[in-house]
Amino acid sequence: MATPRLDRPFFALGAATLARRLLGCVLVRTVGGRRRAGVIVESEAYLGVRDRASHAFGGRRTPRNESMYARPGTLYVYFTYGMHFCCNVVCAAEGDPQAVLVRALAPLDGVDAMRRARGGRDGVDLCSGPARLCQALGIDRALDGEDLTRSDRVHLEPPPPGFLPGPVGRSARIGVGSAHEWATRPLRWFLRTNPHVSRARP
DNA sequence: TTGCCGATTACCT
DNA sequence: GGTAATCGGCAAC
Repeated sequence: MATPRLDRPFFALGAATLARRLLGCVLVRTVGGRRRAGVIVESEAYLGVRDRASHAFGGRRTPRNESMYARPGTLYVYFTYGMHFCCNVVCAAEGDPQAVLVRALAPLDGVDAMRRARGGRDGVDLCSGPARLCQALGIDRALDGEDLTRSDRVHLEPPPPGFLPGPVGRSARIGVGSAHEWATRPLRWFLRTNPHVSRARP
């Protein structure tokens, strides 16, 4: 029986809708035949050309953010602060650069490998933050542009059977700066009772 | 070509 | 709570 995975139509949604629907889904990275996976417990929507906080604001298109313009279901990985990677799920329609930032995971499979990748850190320090989860899963520039619906290196799966998400919280996005109205819009979603969410609920 | 600062994290006081 | 680490994109000179 084939591994279930989220397919193209699932990703052909606006970023706000997809950000909410990705909560509880499982991000899976396969490294050397071994599976590392975690349940998405926190996400943020970036609405594309009209969103001042988006890398694609105003239609900006460069080699860095080219993946945002690809088909829905593409992985967009960017490098920031000179040392960190963050990963996004591209959505909406091809050419409309909307994406969902994956901000935190509850570790599920391959925890030992994640611990090693994170320099021995464990528990809530393993995957609670966009750069932390990329380090734990081994996601970097080499996976930018990967097709999540076909890749044998990274994909997404529906929530595990029996998974109980609990109440969903919403807030402003984190780290986007406060100079404009887009900074205060509630485009972050998280599972309220999950300890792996990246910071205290505002 | 220079300079500023970022969708962050870890470590210090 | 404050800030250094460390690179690349982009606006301004």
